[in-house]
Amino acid sequence: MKIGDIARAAGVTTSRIRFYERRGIIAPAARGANGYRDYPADLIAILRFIEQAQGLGFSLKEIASVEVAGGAHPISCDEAIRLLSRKLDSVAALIAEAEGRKRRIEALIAELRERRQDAA
Amino acid sequence: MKIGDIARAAGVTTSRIRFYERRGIIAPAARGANGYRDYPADLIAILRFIEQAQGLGFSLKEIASVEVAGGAHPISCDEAIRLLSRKLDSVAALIAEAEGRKRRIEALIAELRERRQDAA
DNA sequence: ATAGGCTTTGAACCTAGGTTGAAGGTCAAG
DNA sequence: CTTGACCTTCAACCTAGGTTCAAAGCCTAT
Repeated sequence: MKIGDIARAAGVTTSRIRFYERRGIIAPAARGANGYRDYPADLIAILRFIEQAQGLGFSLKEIASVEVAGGAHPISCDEAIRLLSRKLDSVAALIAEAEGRKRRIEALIAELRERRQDAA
Repeated sequence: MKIGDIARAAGVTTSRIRFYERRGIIAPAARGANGYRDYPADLIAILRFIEQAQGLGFSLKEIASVEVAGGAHPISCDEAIRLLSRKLDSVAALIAEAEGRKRRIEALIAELRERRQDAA
């Protein structure tokens, strides 16, 4: 499949696919006689996987390391659980931090409301 | 006060102060005969305010707009409440999104654990 | 044969919030 | 008068994840 076909099928831009290839997130494509990239249809699923992983909070660097590991031998179930657990921790930390901010903002608003009451 | 004095007092780098000036987050400094920046001590409090606001999740752009408004007439209590409320909403949205990610990750982990059980 | 739609490459641009470095001017102490 | 600690400017660099552009080549239909 040509890059445009893959892009349409996966719902991503062609420039993004080339970008992924440059960055080593996906394997370099085979080339036709005219120099055009020629991708296996499997790439569509891989691109969807990347989007999913991004949606869970994985960076392209993290995704790339899994993909590279997948090149030699696919990632084990245990390994996947380990990666997901670590990400779970970092997401939990993010939530905790955001909740701290939320509480501080709420406290400030309450304080300002009171001050407004005092002035009235 | 010279830029280094301000920087030490506020706990920021001098390059950061110059950067803020370039970006219009703080007012351009008066200059001494030698060309050195000469800041009023008030800047220390302003720099601390900026750090606080950043800690609450405000971007420099947002902070700048408040500061600019503060140049003409200081921000009103009502206005502050309005800005904080909007930020509260966006922080709440961030938390909701992160919690969604957290749940999806947890679901995936559970699924993988089960699959591992089946294999055993 | 030519128009339009695809592809190629490389390089520059974008946001955010700075940091780092080079090349030079200034000031106070010893 | 020299050393060291300041200060000045401008410009480039950094992460992250791409997008956009320019100049060129290729392919298919009319």
